[in-house]
Amino acid sequence: MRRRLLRIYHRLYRRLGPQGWWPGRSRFEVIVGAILTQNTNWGNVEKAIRQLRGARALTPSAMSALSRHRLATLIRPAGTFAVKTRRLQNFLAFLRTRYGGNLRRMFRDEPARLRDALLGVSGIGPETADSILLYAGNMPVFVIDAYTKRILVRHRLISPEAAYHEVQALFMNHLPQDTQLYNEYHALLVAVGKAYCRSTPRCDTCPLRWDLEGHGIPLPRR
DNA sequence: GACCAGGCACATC
DNA sequence: GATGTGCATGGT
Repeated sequence: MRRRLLRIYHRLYRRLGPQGWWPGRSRFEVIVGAILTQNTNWGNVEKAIRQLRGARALTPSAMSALSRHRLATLIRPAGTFAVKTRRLQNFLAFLRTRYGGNLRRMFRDEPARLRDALLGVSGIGPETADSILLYAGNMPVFVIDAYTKRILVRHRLISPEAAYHEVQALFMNHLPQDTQLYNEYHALLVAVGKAYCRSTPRCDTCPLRWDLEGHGIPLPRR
């Protein structure tokens, strides 16, 4: 499995090159982006982030000083803005009470402890928590998203019913604990998903060259 | 005008 | 515990 996962990775990397994730100028901006991108096109998130930057609101203290209405107005282009305003403020309150508002202190915490803590924040689920750990905290945690899962299902590496932690374990149990590898691998999977996985069941131009009829690996038995 | 996007919480059964 | 639904904008 390790060889297979690494082969997929190298194939993607050769074809698509380094993805430069996460596109953000600071750790806080990465965290904000991780919350804003929930079920949302990245282009819309960029608009919201630009507005936040224009308002000089891209630090925990500056954002904390904004009224709910003001914050909502700034992030509006990212969609579901009422929900996301609450989620951002939930995170800020969490950062303040648990780590004195200090991101450096937060990331000094153990990855597993921090993950549990983040999952306790309303609005931060597994993918958002892991994105924060990996892309803002440089911690070796593999992020699973809809593209990743879809691609693995197509390759018959997991069953369609596999839970988040099972998909994550597939990567983390078979690959070295390497932050840079996890960073690039997930970004490449999203890139290939966006570019090649629209709606067709097979895609001959895909760098992965999957073939549902051909060389599929049997689904794991449940 | 439908459909989708780098999810998540909550209601209901 | 599984399944369904609201959230809301902007691009295709």
